[in-house]
Amino acid sequence: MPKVGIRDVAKLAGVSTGTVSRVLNDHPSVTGELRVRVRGIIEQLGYMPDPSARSMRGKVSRLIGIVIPDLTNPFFSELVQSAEQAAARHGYNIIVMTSFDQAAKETDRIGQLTSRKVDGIILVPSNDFHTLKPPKGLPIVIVDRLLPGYSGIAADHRSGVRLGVEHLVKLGHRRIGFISGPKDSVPANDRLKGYIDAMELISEGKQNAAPLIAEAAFDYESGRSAGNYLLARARHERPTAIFASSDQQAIGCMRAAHDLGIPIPAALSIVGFDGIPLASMTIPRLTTVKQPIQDIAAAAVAVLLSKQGAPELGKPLLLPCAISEGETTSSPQPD
Amino acid sequence: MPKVGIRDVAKLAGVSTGTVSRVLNDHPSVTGELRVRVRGIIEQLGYMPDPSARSMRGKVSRLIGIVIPDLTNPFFSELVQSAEQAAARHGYNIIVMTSFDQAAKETDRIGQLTSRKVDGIILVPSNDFHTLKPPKGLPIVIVDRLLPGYSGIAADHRSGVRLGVEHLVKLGHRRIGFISGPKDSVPANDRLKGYIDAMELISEGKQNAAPLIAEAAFDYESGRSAGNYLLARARHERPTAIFASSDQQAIGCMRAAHDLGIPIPAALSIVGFDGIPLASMTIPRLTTVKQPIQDIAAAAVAVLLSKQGAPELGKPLLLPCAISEGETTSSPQPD
DNA sequence: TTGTAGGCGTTATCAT
DNA sequence: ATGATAACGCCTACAA
Repeated sequence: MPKVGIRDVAKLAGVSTGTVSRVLNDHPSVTGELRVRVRGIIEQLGYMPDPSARSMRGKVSRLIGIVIPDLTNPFFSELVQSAEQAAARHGYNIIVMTSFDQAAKETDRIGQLTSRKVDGIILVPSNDFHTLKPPKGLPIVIVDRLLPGYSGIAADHRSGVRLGVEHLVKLGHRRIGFISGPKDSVPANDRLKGYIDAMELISEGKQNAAPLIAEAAFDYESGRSAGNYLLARARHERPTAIFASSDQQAIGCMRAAHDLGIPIPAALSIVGFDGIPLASMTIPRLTTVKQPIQDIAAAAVAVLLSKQGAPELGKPLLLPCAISEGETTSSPQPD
Repeated sequence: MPKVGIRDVAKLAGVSTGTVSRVLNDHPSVTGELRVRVRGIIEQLGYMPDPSARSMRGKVSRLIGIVIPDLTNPFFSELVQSAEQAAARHGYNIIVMTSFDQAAKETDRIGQLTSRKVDGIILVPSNDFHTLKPPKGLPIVIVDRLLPGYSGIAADHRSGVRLGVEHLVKLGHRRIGFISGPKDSVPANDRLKGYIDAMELISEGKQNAAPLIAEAAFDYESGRSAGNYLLARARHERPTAIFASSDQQAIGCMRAAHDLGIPIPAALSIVGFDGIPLASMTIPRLTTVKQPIQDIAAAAVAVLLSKQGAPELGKPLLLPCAISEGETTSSPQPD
């Protein structure tokens, strides 16, 4: 069974290969009737254009490259999965590559993708120090870890956190603790700003709302010790609610509270950030601020395919987070 | 800056494009000195062969497709990541696709990969009922969820579980409970067999070793109720150790024990299965049987690139699991 | 609107 | 051992 090519379609349809090609590419100048007939033949023969030949002749490969630091990170794997879906909707496929947070690998990967003639690259830059050398003429969009000088798309961490803290405020909380991320991390600082924003809003209302901040890494264990720190004080000074900068921190903090005999949410409300799958598996289920990963991925793909204008250089596209209500939040007990 | 092609290299080196091509492909019939010189020019010009042109002319695309049910499953994302690394070592790249456990999507994805001229496909079949239509002439290797009639590679669940149970036996445990997976799952049954294997070994030693089995889904919550079921009996009848068929079950079971006031590992040892990252984040860290994901991925890639013979049809390649010792196991307390 | 033909960058075949 | 050249499958001027 010799592979069916564009010529076979043309022959069977009694037209030229050019016409078939034009039908394939939705070129406007093909008669309606003819177009339908050719489509029929294509279907009937099960013809599929050869992507290699296409990308050699034309400019497009219908391939998008995505380079991330670590696929085992749930955030990134969901990002890749969402990108794959979004790309598939446009007839594109995805090549994934992992940089393991090494700038050298990252550069190499980008080179490979360039020579593969991908139509665009979605990049989550490594944390390594590096100067990103932009492949000329190849659209690239930076995601999550924004870089100055590039089109960027990310969650709006700052207002996301504000959203979460305000949720606690609405429930009646005033002494709200905050577990921050590492202070050299850009997203961590954005999240901190969101907390401060929200707390300032309360203080203007003349309520007692001194910030109560513990700095920590994003992981579980750090969240646990930060939680211990925030909760190790007399009951009427202790926060009635804690906002954690990551779900892992939040879960660690739940553990700390549990070990201290503080019931959740009766005596302590907790809100996390990220919306990882694990958040809905804790007992009780964690209330968290969910990052719009699917939206981020879809926007990135849309930008690359020019379905959507790229964000301006200095002004990244920030997508809104949303609260996912679990069972770790309630109104505070009276003092 | 017009892109540098094979012709530019040839011109500068004063040879024909044919010769350059032969150098690129390590064709034996090129003089040593010439080969070196051409290599130099290639380096100097930063020439990179165009993969599209290559795959159009030749038979290979240096592309491998991988189709999995769900990338947010940690097992699969690690699998993909490992495959990417293994492929990169051979100069190959990976196209990922998600089937969402739908046979129709799976078929479609395989079709796309075929027309992309990938050199091989790694497939974790969907659980949907389906007849896999093998793309003729395109190497395909089934991973994890073995399918009759195809070359398959997976972890050796059965002896992996036996390993874990025997570990408990060596510590002195005899009343060892088992949380099984869903009974219509092939891997679940393999794991159950491993448990029975190990328990039969003990009974021959004339010890009390009646099997103590709870059936459950693979998830956290199911593990918790299965744990409750196994532990809801008088102390001298209660198992001193429990082997869970998944880490998620194991973690659920830890929770159940904790809620019942049974200290781990003092009064109860627990062993999980899978080796997901979360396993090392629990308190205490979970002892688990780790699947050799990297080995599986590497073997799959090697088979596709014919670096390694494909496993025979009826006889899948089973790779050994290994114990990852955490802090949830110890010798049992005297009754 | 449709057909014709050249060429994309590479590899393989056939000469030399 | 090396050089010249056709062919891979498709798209797109250009011609009709």
